[in-house]
Amino acid sequence: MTDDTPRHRYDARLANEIEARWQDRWDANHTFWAPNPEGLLSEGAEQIEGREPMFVLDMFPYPSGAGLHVGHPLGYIGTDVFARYQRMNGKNVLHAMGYDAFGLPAEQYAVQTGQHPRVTTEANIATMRRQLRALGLGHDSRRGPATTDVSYYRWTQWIFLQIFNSWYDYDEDRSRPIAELLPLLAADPETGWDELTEPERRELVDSCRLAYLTEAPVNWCPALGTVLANEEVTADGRSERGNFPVYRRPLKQWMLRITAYADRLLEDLNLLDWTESIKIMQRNWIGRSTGATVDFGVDGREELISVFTTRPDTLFGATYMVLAPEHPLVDGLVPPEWPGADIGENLSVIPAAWKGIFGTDVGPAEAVRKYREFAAQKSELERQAEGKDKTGVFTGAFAVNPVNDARIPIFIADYVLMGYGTGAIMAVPGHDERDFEFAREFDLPIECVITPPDSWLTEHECGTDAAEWSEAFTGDGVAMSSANAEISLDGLGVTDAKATITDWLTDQDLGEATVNTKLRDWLFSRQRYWGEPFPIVYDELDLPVAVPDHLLPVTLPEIMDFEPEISEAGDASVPAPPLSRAEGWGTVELDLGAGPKTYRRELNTMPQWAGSCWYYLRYLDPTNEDQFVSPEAERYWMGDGPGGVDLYVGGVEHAVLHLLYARFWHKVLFDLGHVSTPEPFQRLFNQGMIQAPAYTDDRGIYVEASSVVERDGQFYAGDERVHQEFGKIGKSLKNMVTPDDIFRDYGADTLRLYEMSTGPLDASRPWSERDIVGVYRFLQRLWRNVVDEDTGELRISESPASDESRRLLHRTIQGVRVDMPTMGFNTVVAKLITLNNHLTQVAAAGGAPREVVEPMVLMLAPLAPHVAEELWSRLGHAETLTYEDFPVADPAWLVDETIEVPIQVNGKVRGKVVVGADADDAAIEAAARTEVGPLLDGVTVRKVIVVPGRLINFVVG
RNA sequence: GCCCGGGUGGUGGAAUGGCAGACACGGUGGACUCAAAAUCCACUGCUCGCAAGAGCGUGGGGGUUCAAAUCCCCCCCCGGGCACCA
Repeated sequence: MTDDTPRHRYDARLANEIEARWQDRWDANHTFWAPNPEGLLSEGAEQIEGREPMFVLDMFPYPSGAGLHVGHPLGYIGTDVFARYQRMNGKNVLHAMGYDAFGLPAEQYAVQTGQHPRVTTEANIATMRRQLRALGLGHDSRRGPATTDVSYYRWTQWIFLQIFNSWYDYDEDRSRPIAELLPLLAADPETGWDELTEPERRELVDSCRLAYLTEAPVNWCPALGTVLANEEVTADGRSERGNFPVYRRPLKQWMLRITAYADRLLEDLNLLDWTESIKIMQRNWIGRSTGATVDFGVDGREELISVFTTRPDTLFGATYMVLAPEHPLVDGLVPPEWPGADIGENLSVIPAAWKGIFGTDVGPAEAVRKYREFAAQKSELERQAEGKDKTGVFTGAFAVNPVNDARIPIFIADYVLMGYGTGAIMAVPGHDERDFEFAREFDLPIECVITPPDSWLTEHECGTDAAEWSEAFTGDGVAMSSANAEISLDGLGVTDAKATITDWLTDQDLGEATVNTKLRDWLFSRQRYWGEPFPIVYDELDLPVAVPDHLLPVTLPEIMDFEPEISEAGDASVPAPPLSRAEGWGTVELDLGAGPKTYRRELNTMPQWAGSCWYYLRYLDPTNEDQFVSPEAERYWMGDGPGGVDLYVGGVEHAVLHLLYARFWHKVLFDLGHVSTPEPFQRLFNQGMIQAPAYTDDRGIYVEASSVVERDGQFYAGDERVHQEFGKIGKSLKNMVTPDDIFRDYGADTLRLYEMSTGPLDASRPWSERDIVGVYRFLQRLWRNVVDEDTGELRISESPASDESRRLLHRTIQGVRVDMPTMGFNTVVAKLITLNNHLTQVAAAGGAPREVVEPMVLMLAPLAPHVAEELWSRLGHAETLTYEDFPVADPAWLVDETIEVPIQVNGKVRGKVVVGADADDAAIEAAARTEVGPLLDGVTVRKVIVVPGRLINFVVG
């Protein structure tokens, strides 16, 4: 900056001055306080008379140590523009920002820096608050709790207790208070209630709760010292956070019964205004499939083995059965010796391969034991690496197919998972790829019971003898070879055959129609320090007891040694949670109705997702000490549609984690009457990611991006040539760009405008600092059109605008009003620049007319609020423009007097003609013929197509 | 392997059946200036051409239509999700 820069030029210095001033003024005047209609936070409620409530929400951030980078605010700016636009359209807009401050990210940062998580968390929140304030986001500052606030997590604990004290009534398809279950259990003859001891009764009740303790194989991450939910483990068996290996091991843990809600979580997606891709991801995660369970007998024994299949129509083609290695019935099945012959038409001796891969001289019990050991020791990663190679071992036992009494061998194999269905399958190798591969590996018979279409048979050069097939036929076809004395499927299509056989199985009491989901219950405990303590204690029977509401919160004890207990990969010892080290905290004397007794506290903590499951509800009534949210505030803001939040913006990475968990909690709260809508988020919008250039040297090591210079299209760090790529902004790629740098060089309004202008909000885009000057110049030109750079005086014209200016203005208003609600902010910016470019011409010729300047400033306000406020103020308005009416287009100025019509010949543009806007088809054709006359000479015009107002096309032959 | 999303100038992108490339960056030329910066003006998809103009052009190939970036079929490439879920 040199001395001769005009004093009143809109540069970074002036922008910063304006921005700080308006941010202070907004704070002082409570400009963005959104009043509740009554109760707490209802100050100013008289002003919202006649204004509709609108709730605009961002996925709240983790307060990370590094502060914000320029990628973070993309969505926050988007919601702010939307919210400000809605305020100018008369809505009472609630927009606020809290902090998701418990959990692994905050804790890992604390562990790394050796500071207490509360210290680092509070410092990080302070940094982020400062950065967000500097962006000029119009948040209601009273409504931004951190999940770590005791006054907040008190209610997280309260909601957990609501879940704990509920059960799912499958008849009514909703959750109900556990108190309503007791009389039902007592009256149910099957429970044998009268004979049960008190502890037995409690265990029965506990097993029905939505939050329950169970010992099950869980995802154990030794490097993080904690268990993880299925959703937190990546496909290759690693922790989503930190990318550490995860192992399966049995541990007693808290689970939440999200599976009870599977159907409603699936069904209610249809009510929501979400992108189809997110809905599909949730549907896939829930993984609902319909089919049947079928009970198979075991040869020579009493017990039945249930299998789940989605293809009951292929039941006649089952040639063997497979149980998961962990299946509880396996031990009872295994005979002392391998069976003799009689194991199938073609087999008189058991093939060696059936006895497993550990030698043929062992008995079945030993072969099974070795295989189970082999399967259990495989990590998730190894299972992935082995892909589809099928392994397994024969148990020595045979099942009996209920439809044809076929005696089929029972295997165990790790391609059957204990956690899905019944943990057992009937194998139909003719019509299932996996079963086909296994059958080929173990020389098991393959039969065709669904006739493939001729095209398939031709393509595979085979007939209906499945023994000669090269792969299973899994498509639709007509059933064959599927009949017994009572029932025949032959000739039926797949759908009919499924229905027929399912009905028959049901009648015979051999099976029933069944629905299965991939979704598992939510593993809800963590062996970590930085989370909400469970409001649970254990009594002398070691059974869980809820801490009563009036004793909440159960505060997290301040301890110095908060690090998780990291263990070796193979270590099977039960990890001691950090809270076990809190002196004097683990046991507590309470009077829970039976007199003072000593109780042992639950030492695990809740996962990070707990706090983020309901924060949007706390925004509505953040200071309420008696309720998590008052019913009045909840009804006012969440409304009575299917979902409450009018617009929810966040990253796609939460598609199945946060969004599924939050929907689940919301539905529980809905069932219990605490919220009024079945869904939390009506409209969901996923913003894209900003990627910044990163540079690697020849060894592939990242070099600090800020040190790289470009010369002749090549990139250099010092003298060394480096390679450019684009990736996620952050420390790991050494390409950090902070908003503070951009504020300093251009101002917050320029950053806002830049991020909104570079593409559609849902698209990822590269960060390109070079391009920022485009929108910076736009603001400078607009400023110059209104304010004299040398004197600071207004230089606008008070004369009426020209017709041309008016037409452009109203077309712009019209276009902006179309783009704003759909978050098309990039085209809004383009339209405003176009209008301003016009104003620049007009200004040079005698001043930009106030008539155009004022609406221009109002339209800019949602995007660049500080400079808009400043200009609005200089134009003579005393009040903030936050609640000014957004300009409305006058239809009279949307029609032109004349229009230019392109003339096509055979679809190619050959000329243009200007006609009156009201010209009819004949007039346009006449004018067009005159214009392109020579081109039509000597050819036959076969057809003339006139699209009114758009174009004319001559079809010649 | 299955399921989504995407592929348009040197760059970010606009146009969702009707003038491809709005707007911006970058580039070229000019004005202003002692000079530079800033600002303002003009040009800027590719090829041929002095020009007028012509041809080509939205990943590739085919189709529907008076007219296709846009709709349909096949293929290629990039990004994301799921992955032995019976």
